[in-house]
Amino acid sequence: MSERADSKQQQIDPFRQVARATVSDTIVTQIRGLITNGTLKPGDRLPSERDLCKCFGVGRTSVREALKPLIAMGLLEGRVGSGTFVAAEMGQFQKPLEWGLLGDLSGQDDLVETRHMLETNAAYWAALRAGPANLAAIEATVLGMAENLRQPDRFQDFDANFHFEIARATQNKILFRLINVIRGQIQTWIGERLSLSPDRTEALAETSYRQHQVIFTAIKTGDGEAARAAMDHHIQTATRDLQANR
Amino acid sequence: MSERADSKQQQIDPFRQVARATVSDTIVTQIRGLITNGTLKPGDRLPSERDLCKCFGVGRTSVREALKPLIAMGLLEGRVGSGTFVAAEMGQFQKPLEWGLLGDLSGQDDLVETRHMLETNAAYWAALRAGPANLAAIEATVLGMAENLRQPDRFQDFDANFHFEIARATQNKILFRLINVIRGQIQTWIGERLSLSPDRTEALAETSYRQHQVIFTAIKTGDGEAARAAMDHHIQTATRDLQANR
DNA sequence: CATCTAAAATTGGTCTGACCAGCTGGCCAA
DNA sequence: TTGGCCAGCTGGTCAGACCAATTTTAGATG
Repeated sequence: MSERADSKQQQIDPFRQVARATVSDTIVTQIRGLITNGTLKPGDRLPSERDLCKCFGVGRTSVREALKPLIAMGLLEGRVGSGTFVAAEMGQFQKPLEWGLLGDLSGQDDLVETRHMLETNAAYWAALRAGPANLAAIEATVLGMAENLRQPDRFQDFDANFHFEIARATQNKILFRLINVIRGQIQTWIGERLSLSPDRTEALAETSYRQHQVIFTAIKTGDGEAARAAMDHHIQTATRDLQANR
Repeated sequence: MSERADSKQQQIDPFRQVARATVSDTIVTQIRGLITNGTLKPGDRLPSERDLCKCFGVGRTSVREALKPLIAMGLLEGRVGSGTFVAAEMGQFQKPLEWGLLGDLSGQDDLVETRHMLETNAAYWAALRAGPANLAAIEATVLGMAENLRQPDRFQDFDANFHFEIARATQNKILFRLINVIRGQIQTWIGERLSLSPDRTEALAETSYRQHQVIFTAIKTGDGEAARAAMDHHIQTATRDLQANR
């Protein structure tokens, strides 16, 4: 920590050290700002690198070195021959979060445990804060599940959206993002497991649907603790089912 | 969501789409591997960019474009005239996590709420899983606090380490990283508040210290629920004190 | 010989210009 | 209308050069 302090130890004297922001970092900040403040919306195409050079008045190297991290962060997406595009909002920061949270991680025990913690709390907060729009969105996913009990793929989509909408209903952006990234990671795993035993899938869907209903009711009622308990039960069941398959 | 499905809609047919790995991405993966598998340890210096070019047999552009994201992720640190170094472990992925979790976020309500959730659960798991080494580390921070009740700076260091060690004791890497990044973000805020009213600081330290003791005792006893409750109380108190200052 | 200083070598950051491979869109022939 | 072709654009890569900060070396100084 000392060397860290040293590097931060800038001149406080009248002759303050100029914050030597590198050119590319400056551009990163600018573009990132344009994205977060909505000037650039998901799907939008950025000017070509060569045009950006003229805009910013810098070399192409700097532009490219600015785009690279943004691409790595999942904010942008480069397509050869076509251009650079703003990534879908859902994917933004997904990659760095995955890197940061999962990085080298091998097992999914931590993942399951963290998910459990996040989702139960999310259910709690959603029950306390969900607005009419949130409730409608959640209910829609529940209905969607009911109509697709025999179509695992579609059912799973609605299942995922159910948790997605609950996370959104918490009105807590951090929680929202966390749940999404962790769920995204678990999703692939779920897909694998389910495809292994398609016969059991229907029974699982039945159970899952009923549990989702309970959760939704609790949230609609505004009963935080009930929602938390219902979600707890649901996640535990789901996890057990999945782990039983391995 | 539809456009997302479209973009993902890759050929499942026998004519699967080739994953065109770019040169720089390959290098990113390699270097990242060297870091995570321990070949490159924090503080280590990488070969100069020009040397890496020869090693990988690619142009300097590619090397630099590979290093850029790693630097942005906080895995590496570039120092002009000196070289590129592997960042301290604590800082790794810190930046992308901050970006991803906090990004544009303005207020800290979400932050406080998320922290509360994470820390209470961390206390719970720590109580169930802390090994002798963990307990010793936690106890050391408690003792450190006791000896520095009048030195806010040092006290705060031990305070931070207390929570740090608890997070580590959960044995859950994801939880560990999450707590660190969120705490790091809150830390600056804590610093500001405390410096505003140095007079009250001592009284706060007194209270804080006692609460930490209670938490530690619960963890040592292995009483998860007690640890959770104690942490809950502590965080709520601390948050209230801080918010009262604004 | 120890010490301070100035030059030389090294390093990351930036610029330029060039080439490649993939995509786009329009044109033309079948 | 269909299919193929070609020109032009785009991101990806490379090479060589220069800059500014830093480290190292060599020299001058005491």
